[in-house]
Amino acid sequence: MLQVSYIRDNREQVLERLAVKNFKQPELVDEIIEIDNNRRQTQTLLDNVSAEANAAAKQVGELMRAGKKEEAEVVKSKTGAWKEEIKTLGEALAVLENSLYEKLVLLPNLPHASVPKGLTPEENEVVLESGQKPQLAENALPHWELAAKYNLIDFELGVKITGAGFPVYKNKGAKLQRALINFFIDEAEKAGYSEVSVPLMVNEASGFGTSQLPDKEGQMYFVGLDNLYLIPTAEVPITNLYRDVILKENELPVKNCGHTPCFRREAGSYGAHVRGLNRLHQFDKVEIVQVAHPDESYNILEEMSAHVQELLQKLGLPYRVLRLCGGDMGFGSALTYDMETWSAAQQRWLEVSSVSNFETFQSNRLKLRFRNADGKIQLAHTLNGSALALPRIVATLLENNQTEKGIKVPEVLVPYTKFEWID
RNA sequence: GGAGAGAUGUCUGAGUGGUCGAAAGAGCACGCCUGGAAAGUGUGUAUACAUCAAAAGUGUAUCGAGGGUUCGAAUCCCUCUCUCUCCGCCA
Repeated sequence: MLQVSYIRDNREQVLERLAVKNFKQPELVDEIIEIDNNRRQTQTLLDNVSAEANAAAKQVGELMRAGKKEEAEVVKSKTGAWKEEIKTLGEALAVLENSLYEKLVLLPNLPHASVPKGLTPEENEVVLESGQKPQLAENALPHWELAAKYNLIDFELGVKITGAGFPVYKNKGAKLQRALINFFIDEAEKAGYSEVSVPLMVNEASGFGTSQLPDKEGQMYFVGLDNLYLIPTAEVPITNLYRDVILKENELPVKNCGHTPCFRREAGSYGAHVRGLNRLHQFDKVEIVQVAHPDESYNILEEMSAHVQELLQKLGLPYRVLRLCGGDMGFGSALTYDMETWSAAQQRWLEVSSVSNFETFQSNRLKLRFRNADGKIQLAHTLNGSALALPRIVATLLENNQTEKGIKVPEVLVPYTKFEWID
C-alpha cells in the first residue's frame, strides 16, 4: 500500500510510474488526494470540538470538587451540542477513512526506475543467460514420462486421494524432494539466513500484510470454518513475523529462510503447459526473506539474485534472469527478477524463482518499521525470493540429466540423496 | 467441546469514575562517578493522525477489539477475540 502523504506530495511521479505498470485506473490518484483533503479537514474539525469538550469535562470535575454544583450544571448543559457534533464528525471521518482505504488498496506498488515498460511476458528484459543448454538424444523424454518410468512420482494416485495438481512422490522421487529441501536450506544458512519453521495457515491480517489480500483472494485455499488461508508461499508467514514491529537500525538486515509447502488454487490454468510438475496446487519451496534498510534494499536484491543463481549453477542447470516488465510484475513489487531454467525435453524456459523488492509497499501495511540514526521511526523495506521452488527444478533435473543409464544426480546433491543415479 | 480466571507501555506490575499516556521496579539510551568495569547516581525512554515550510510546540485518539452509559471511562455495562487453569478429546 502506498503512503497517502507520498501520493499527495508526488502526484505527477505517481501517475507516471503507474503508467509503466499499465495501471488501468489512474483517476484513482486524484480521487485519493481529494478524499484525503476531506479527511484531514474533518480530522481537524473533530479534534477541535473534542478539545473543547475535554476542556469542559475537566472544568466540571474541578467545579464539583470545589463544591460549585450549580456552575458545574451550567457547563454540563452546554456539552450536548458538542457530543452531537463529535458523533457526526466521527462518523463522517470513519466513512472518509474507509473510502480512502478502499481506493488505496487498489493502487499497485510503483515500479523502480529500471523496470521496462511492457504488457506481456515477451517484453520482459533478459538480463543474462548462463550455462549450456544440453543436447538430448532423439528419444529424450519429458519429466512426466521419466517420473513414470523410474517410479518417482505418481500423479494418478494424487488425483485419487486429493485431485489434479497434488502429486504423490515415491521412492527416489520422495528422497530427491528431501535432498533438495535440505540442500537449499543449508545454502541459505551459509548465506546468513536463519531458518524458521512457520504455520502453513494464516489469518486475514497476515494475508493482507503481504498484499495477497484483497488482491488475490481467489488464488488461496480458504478454510471457512476457521477463517484461515493456506499459504501460497512462505513469504506470507515469514514476512508477517515482523508485522507491527519496530526494529533497531543495527538489527537490519533481518534475514530468514524457511521451507514450506505452498498451496495455490491456480484457478483457470489448464492444458499442456500445466502438465506434470509444471504447475501444481501444492508444492515445496525454500523461501528467503529480508527486512532491509531502504538505502540498502537494492544492493540486497542483487545479493539475493546472486544467491539464487549460485544455487542453479551448483545444480548445473542452464538458466536466465529476467527483469520483469511493468505489465508482468506482481501487484506489490517495485522490481522483480525471475529466474528460469531451460527444460531441454520440453524446449522451454520454466520459472523457478522470483526475487522481489517491495520497498515500503508491504511494510506500510505490516507497520514494519525501524528507528533510524536520528531516532525517527521509518518504514523498512521488505524483499523475498524463492531459493528455490522444487517442482520445476525436479522437472529440469530429470529431463536435462537423462542418459541411457538413467538420471544422473548433480554432485552437490549426492551427500543429501545418498545415491548418484536414478535408474 | 464444558467450567473458571484474565488481557495495562520493551518486560514485571499498580491503578474500580475526574488531577491517568498511565505509579513503582526492571530493561534500554545518554551523562556523572571510576585507572577500567561493576556498584552507585542523574536524566530520558509509546504510537498514529492533525496542525506547522520544518523543527519545537500544540491538539486529538489509543490501557486486547468494537459498541454503550456518563459532563467525564484503563476503571461501569454489552458483544467479540485471544491467553491461562481444570475437565473432556487427541498427534
